[in-house]
Amino acid sequence: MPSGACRHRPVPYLGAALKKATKTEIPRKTVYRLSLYLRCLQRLKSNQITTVSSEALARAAGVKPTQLRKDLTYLGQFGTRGLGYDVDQLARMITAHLGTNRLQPVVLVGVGNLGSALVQYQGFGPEGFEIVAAFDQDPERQRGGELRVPLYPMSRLPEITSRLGVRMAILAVPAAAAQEVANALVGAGILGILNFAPIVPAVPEHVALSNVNLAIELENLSYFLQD
Amino acid sequence: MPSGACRHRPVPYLGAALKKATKTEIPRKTVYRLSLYLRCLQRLKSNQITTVSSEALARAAGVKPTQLRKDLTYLGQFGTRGLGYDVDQLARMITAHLGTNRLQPVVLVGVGNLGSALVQYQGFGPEGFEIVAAFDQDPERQRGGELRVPLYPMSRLPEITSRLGVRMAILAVPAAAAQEVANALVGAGILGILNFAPIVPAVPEHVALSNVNLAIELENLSYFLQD
DNA sequence: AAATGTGAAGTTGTTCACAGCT
DNA sequence: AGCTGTGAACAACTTCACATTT
Repeated sequence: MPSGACRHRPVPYLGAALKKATKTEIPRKTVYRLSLYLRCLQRLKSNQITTVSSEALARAAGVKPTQLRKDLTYLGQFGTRGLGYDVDQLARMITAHLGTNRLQPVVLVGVGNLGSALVQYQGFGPEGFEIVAAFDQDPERQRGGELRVPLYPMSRLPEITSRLGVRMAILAVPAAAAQEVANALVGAGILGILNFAPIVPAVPEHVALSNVNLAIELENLSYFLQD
Repeated sequence: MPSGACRHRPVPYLGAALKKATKTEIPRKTVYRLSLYLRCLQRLKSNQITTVSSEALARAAGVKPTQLRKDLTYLGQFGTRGLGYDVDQLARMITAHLGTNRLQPVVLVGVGNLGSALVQYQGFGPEGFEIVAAFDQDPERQRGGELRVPLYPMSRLPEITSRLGVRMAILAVPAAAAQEVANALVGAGILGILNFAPIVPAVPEHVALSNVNLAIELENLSYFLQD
């Protein structure tokens, strides 16, 4: 859900996605949860906890123990029966599979309220991502404080993303501009877009798209309230 | 997910959830997509378009036509074969089922960077939600501009939520405070929490929880980039 | 005893293929 | 002809039950 919500592009069923099927494809949802486990492991590590059971880790991540264990089998076997998992080893194993050792540079487009907050947000620095540049239609517009990163006009998008080797972008523009900006991102060679605009932009097959729509998250939540 | 993230609480399989099974339960994911369709319909309406085919609407929502049609069957039949759907009628039908006619009041806790941006964000006003109050540990802290809504200290949470009949909350505090604040929300009678903190707080069975985790969304996206 | 690992069973979600209106 | 509606087939995902290891 969001993450929410939010959701992914429709994927063809037994898609060409599995191309060569090298390392027994990890299910999509498992990949998502692995990130979650990793985050919990990091907290455990910083609390000097070295060993954890599937039950404890599952509770921290908000999933069931059997699901956690099933998820981990896609990476191999690291647990010690009767004991649990080595926190540090498991964290390294997940990191290796998710491929987030290398720090991924990200650009953000649309420096309004939400965009500014996202730039300021320290949440993903430690997780291997860094917003390295921001773009806006009107870079001169007055904003609250100092931005952490250089702010450029849209026209410089292709030049700068290619120079910095950026492959992912955060889209935080109003609905009316979203499709146009998405096109510009694709044109600049961006391969993954995290979209906060309240419409779903159309993008070509080869571009990954995740949508986070706050209104939909709330609406969805309200549906599941029990009266 | 939500894109966020984000995601939902683990639900027991053939759960007590279906209690009385009154109106042939709508699948969870369908509920989510209905919100999406609704948004697209509203755009069509504001463009004076009165009729739409499943194919066109599906493309706008980023899903496949068959899925859209299947989703709509849970609400009944409104299409005209050979023609398509009446935009206005379909929008009203979805709204009726999602139950977002009534304007839902929402509170926000944690008025930092992200929290301020969310309060300012106009995105969900038109969709039937309204942030009616904000809470923060330190309400005196200096913030960029004027907030749109009254800002209270945490201690007044129970009083104000019960007075305004608030059932949903947005949680935008740092990880370290998230569990404690979640407890306070539950104690104040909140039934649905949209969580932006980078940990998953534990909440009792009867409280609905949606998580939006920006770092996880990015990580997930990066996994699905093709190299 | 305490925990992991996993095949099999069960559940949910998606797509197909085509029947049925207009 | 064109488009919706839907049972049935298919695929993905989750949980169970229990064998297995420490």
